[in-house]
Amino acid sequence: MQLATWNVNSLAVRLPQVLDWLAANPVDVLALQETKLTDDKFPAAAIQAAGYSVQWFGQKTYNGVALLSRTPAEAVTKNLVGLDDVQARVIAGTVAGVRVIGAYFPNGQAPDSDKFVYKMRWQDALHDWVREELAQHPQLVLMGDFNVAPDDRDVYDPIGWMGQIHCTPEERAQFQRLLALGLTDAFRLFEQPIKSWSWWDYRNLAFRKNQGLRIDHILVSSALKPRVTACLIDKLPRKNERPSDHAPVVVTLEEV
DNA sequence: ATGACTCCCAGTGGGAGA
Repeated sequence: MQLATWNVNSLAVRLPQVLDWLAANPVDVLALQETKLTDDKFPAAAIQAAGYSVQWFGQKTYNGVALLSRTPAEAVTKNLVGLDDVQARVIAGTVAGVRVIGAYFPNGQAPDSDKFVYKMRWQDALHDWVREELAQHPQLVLMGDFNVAPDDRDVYDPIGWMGQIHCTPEERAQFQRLLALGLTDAFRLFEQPIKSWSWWDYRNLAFRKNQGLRIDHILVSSALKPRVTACLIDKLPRKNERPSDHAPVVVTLEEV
């Protein structure tokens, strides 16, 4: 079983690339972030024609998430329980016995901004909700755009980014709190190339210079951890014409 | 370096993203 996450930065623009990627990478589950589409505009028919069942939850201009799966997701929920939030950032469903949560964490903008306060509140609510979900679903995957670089090795310039958004001690502590629920960063279960990023700024030739951050993650529960056989970032779509600024992350689970 | 690019809604600019 393979699961993937990809921040597509507008599904209206990126739909052809998503379909191309799925044709080449027929994963069982794909979580999308930043669809930026209201629900009435979601391209469900094109995705279904590609052989995927799909659930979606969006809004205009910002945010928006979707969950694609080979077999229909069950018990689908949208947004965080326990947080009164107008922003469409979370979608969850059960696929082949695995509880899958796709999440688009708030950016936070700057550590001294109101948006950072929101980011912290949002992560508090996510933490508490994931704890409840784990109690009900021991086999759980939490994946998406976390907007957090967990460690200095996840940052191309750790000195320059020190204390900046995505790299503050507060954000990193929130990431560790999620791990403390019994989740594991699947990417770090394996030896990985140094300078592995999942996002590169559109500006300043950042991709060509491989200046990026690893902020898209797949966390697996302790019950699933023994089944993880691989986790990788697929840089190929970042080389496309009009790419998303993020690359997909893929995890492979051994069949039981 | 308060930049750079891309997307969106708007409307010939500006906010947000990261």
